[in-house]
Amino acid sequence: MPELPEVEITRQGLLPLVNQTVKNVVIRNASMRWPIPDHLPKTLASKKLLSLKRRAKYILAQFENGTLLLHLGMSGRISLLDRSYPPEKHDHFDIAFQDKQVLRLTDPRRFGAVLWAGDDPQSHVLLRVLGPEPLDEAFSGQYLHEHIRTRRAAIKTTIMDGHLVVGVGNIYASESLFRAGINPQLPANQVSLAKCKKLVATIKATLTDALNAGGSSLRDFLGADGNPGYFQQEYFVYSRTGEPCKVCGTLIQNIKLGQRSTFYCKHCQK
DNA sequence: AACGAGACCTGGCAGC
DNA sequence: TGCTGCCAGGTCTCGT
Repeated sequence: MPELPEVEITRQGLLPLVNQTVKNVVIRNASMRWPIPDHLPKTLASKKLLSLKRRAKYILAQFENGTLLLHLGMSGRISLLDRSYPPEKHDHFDIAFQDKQVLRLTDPRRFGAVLWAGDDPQSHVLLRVLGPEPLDEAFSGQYLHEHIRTRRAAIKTTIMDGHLVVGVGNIYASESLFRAGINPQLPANQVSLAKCKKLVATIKATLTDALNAGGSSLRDFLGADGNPGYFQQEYFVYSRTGEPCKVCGTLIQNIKLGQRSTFYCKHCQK
């Protein structure tokens, strides 16, 4: 599920936990992308959750004595449940709070992560190398143009590089490039400043649209059977191979770039 | 510095 | 019904 909007929606859904105190932590399967630290039950016991922030696709849960990093990988989900709700097969990690609510991490593929970052999480090795947030002013057409001058790889692959800009996943990369009228295969260093400005604007608009659509389905998303309503939203190109372009009717193409499925309209995107 | 391939996993689905 | 192969929203690591 998780691209940036899903992660942000998840974070917002967890906000009721802020200012609550941990009762206990359960690690059912520590084998995630990196092992879940086995000291967490001891470290977090009786600690208050002070804030929930986000950086890229990481959720930063700040406690009195340090910050927990949560990442959902490809298939992860975090639910807010009553403590009495029984864990299922892929429920690997719980933080139970004193008011009977549980933060529960579910992740069939276990590409996600639960990491302890201590103080100053922004300097954590995984976070300090990240590019700007896509919705920040720092991510501008000028910025993009300047930083892709030396990049010969396809523009689609390049905008998915978290060192350049974070939060542009496989769905929204294809969608943003369609909206900008840019062929995803175009070498990044051939994208003009004008096109970079256009692309930055469409990335921001695409992510903002998804956020707005997701916000309205927040309750369902975090429910026990969570399935975000907006996931059924109509995409322009993603997953529409062989279907007509919604603008010109040309059939949508599916190609591989950087081993990832890429969707585009060869008439609208030059 | 930058690139592409491989790696980590499980589940769902199409086709036989 | 069962098997096989392929696909999936992420991103780090490694060899070139």
